Amino acid sequence: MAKENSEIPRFICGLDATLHVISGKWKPLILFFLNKGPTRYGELKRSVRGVSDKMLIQQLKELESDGIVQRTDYGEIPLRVDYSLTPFGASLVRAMEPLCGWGEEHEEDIAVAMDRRKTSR
Amino acid sequence: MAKENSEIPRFICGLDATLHVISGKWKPLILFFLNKGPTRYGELKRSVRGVSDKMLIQQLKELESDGIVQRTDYGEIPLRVDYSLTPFGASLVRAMEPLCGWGEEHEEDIAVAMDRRKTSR
DNA sequence: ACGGGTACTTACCAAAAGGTGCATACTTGA
DNA sequence: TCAAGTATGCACCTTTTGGTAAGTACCCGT
Repeated sequence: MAKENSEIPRFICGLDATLHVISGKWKPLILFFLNKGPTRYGELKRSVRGVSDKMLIQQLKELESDGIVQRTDYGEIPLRVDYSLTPFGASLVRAMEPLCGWGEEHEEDIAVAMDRRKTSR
Repeated sequence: MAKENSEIPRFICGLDATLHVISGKWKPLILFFLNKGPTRYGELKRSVRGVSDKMLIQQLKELESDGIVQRTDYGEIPLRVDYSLTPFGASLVRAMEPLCGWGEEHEEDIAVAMDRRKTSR
């Protein structure tokens, strides 16, 4: 339903709205790797270096709930579950692509900046 | 200096590198508003709804340290300080633009998804 | 009977991030 | 003398986010 006149907008801007979807230490990386195609849980965990089971599962659940990611359970033993992007999720990942490019292009500068942060503390 | 052969890469991918620069609840929004041109501190605080002085200053300092933002002190009383994007920062904000567009386009879906999250807790 | 594998759960804890409240510096005007 | 304005500092606190460790379900092979 449309917002009432006096209602505070729930997002500051479009960027704010997007950030609500992708906020979480691991979500952008999860999406980045899922962009390569449907992925087993274990394979995804190996790709997203450093993530714990607890957080991987939690953030996958949120992404699934948000309609960004789709979970496919093959009903086998041992368990085999694939995660993949929905079309909605794929559109989000396309919007994230320039960030990947920017990071690749400036990786050295960013590394230097991160070192500076450590030094100044 | 170049990474040694056995060194773990410090970023998982280009996206990871970028995220290190813009991580922080308020940074993306700070950058978004600075994209409109040099901005007084107080004006920036009013634009970024909800931020505290402590965090605004802290995240501006990090962005300045990272070479993303430039601080200009006019040496006047009352204090007048402008913050603006460096060329490096402007290139980052250009890479973020699709996220703004995506969020604007899907704002209703995102609002629904945020409500779903609340409900399921 | 037990261990293997995969995917996932849960209670508790730790760390990080963010916020509050009060303070500061400085000049000017009342 | 005090309050005003802007921008910023800081100690302490709260909240959020993330991690650890141990556990679960299920079938199969040893």
